[in-house]
Amino acid sequence: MKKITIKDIAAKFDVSISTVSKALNDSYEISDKTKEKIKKYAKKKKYKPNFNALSLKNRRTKTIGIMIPNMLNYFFAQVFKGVEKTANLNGYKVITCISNESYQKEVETMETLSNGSIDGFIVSMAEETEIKNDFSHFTTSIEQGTPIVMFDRVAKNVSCDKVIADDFQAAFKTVKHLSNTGCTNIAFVSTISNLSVGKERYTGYLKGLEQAEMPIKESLILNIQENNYKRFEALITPLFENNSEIDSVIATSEQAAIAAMKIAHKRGYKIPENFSVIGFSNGILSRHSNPKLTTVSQHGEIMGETAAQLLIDKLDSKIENQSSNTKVIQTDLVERNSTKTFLKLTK
Amino acid sequence: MKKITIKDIAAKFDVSISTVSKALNDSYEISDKTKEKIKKYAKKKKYKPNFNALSLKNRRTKTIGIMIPNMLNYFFAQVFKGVEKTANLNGYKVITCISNESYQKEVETMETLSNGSIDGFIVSMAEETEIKNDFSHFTTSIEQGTPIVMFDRVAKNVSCDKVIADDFQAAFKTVKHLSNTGCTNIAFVSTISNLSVGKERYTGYLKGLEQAEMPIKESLILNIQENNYKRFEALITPLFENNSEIDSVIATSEQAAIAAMKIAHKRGYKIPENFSVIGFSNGILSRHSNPKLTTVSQHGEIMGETAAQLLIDKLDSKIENQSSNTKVIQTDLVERNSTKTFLKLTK
DNA sequence: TTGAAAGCGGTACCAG
DNA sequence: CTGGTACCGCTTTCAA
Repeated sequence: MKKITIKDIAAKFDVSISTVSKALNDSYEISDKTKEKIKKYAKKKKYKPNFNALSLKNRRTKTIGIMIPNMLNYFFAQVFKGVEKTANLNGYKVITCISNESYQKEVETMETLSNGSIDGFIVSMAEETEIKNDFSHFTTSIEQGTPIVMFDRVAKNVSCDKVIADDFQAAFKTVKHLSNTGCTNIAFVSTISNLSVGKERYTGYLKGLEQAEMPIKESLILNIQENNYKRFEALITPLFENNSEIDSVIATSEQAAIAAMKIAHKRGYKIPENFSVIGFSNGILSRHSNPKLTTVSQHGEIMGETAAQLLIDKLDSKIENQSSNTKVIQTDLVERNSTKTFLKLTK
Repeated sequence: MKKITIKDIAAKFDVSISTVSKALNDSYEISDKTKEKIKKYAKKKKYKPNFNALSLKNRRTKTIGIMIPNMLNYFFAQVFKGVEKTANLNGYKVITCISNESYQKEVETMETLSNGSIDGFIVSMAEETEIKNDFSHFTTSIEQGTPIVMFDRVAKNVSCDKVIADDFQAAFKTVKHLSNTGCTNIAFVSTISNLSVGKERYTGYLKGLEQAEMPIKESLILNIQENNYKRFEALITPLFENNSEIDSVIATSEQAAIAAMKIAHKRGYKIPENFSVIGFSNGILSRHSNPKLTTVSQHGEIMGETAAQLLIDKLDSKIENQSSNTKVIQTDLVERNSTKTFLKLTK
């Protein structure tokens, strides 16, 4: 049973293709009798209007392209889930591309897809792109009429819709929580110091120290440039060796946080009794580590849903909407067992 | 700078569209001079042939649809990575859909995409589909001329290309390894007893016991029907309570394996000194658990690459190829710290 | 109530 | 070497 076209149906009933088209679209121009028999037959034969013909005609594909740095990263997988869900609810398909943190792959992929394959993009920049600071592929796309929504790793100077977490605020709150629970020597370990989100978190940390009236100690701040998680323990260990007073760590990734926990454990600290750890990105590791890790949840799935909705609203609205929205998704501190609980005094 | 069409170029140089088309495709029929100026202009204006027009004309989209149960599952994310990579290398795009283990979503999505959106499918069945045992959406797709490659969770009776792991053999080998390292009371915890891969692993386990001349003890076999990992510890605990002699666990998922480790730990066992654990699916948890988990690697990325290659080969070959291939990807036991090492005697 | 024809953006055959 | 035209599958306007 091969796929059937409108032409086949027309031949079957010896009518014109326009009659069939109208009948299937329930046009008032066609008699009920004709409509009925045509629809019935179409259903029986599982007729579906050809996607490419429709897209060509309508000049829109009802498809969005999503470009993310790495699908093995739980946060991005969550965002993807949100995007896919919202897209589907709105009748959109999703073409997925992984940049693998490569600028070139990102550029090439966007060019390939900018041939009418998709109506708009959802993008989180590759690390390389952010470092290279070259965003012309984004602006070009927008100029050519293909809208973009950026999330998480966004480019400040590109004028488009954006969805971000309140990274500054989140980091600020982690310091506050640690300070509230009695920590006084809070280390900050960043694996993403060259990304803007990393910088936001760093300044949030500094602001938190200030607020808590704690001095900034350079020796408590560590930027890891490597991506190999196997090296994390080795790289973080000096933080402990050089700071006998260290009593807590805020890490920008789960993996780094867990490495810190292991080191603390080895060095005889008790978590959370006399050592606390908070990680960013509420992923799968945090829920299974021992003790379970207190984390900052960025609500990846909601970010994805929001980004998709933003894009679809723009695509579906007839009016040319030039305004650029930035939505900030609130983060939450998910308290587990790597931090002490802070009992707020109820009035 | 809006997108440009062949027509615009033709107007610019006052030639016909066929001339432009031929020039851009480097036809021998066109003079070098004309070719050059047209190509140059096209490049300058970033001309790209419209995707939908091409697809309509060629009756192929160079797009494959991948349908997986859950992107938050590390194994599936790995497979996806392999598919995306291989697809791109071969000039294919990937439309990604998540079934969320739902039969209905799987069916609906496949129907939606079977309108010329994609040239072929790569599928791992939803759990519901496997239980329901209704595969008509797959066979229909194949009959209609849209080929399918299934991976991991495949349907035996659907005749199509398949990529699977040697689950039976893998489970068999885990028992052997545990037996070699001195374990004598090996428990088997399955979270997927109603999936065919789960059954394969179970029979592999039984065969392993037989080979090692160990009795099958019902009390050492546990099937977990829930998906909520938070309940795993509670559900697995009886295994320990009812078997004072238990000295090792083989679990069909990382999460279950880690739950087992935690229980063993709580009950005073030393891993791996007097208790061993092996998990299936070499994911991110195994590498960060404490101790690190010995696992069976299914090489998800390779499975993805293989599946994509199989599909693309079929799509790109002109000849109608009806044969069905099944590729078995060898698994590996990745020894980490939750099992003792077995020193093979070197002759 | 139905049908013819143009057009979406290309390719390719055939004519000149 | 260049141009006209049919066609891919569908929608839509206009005419009958």
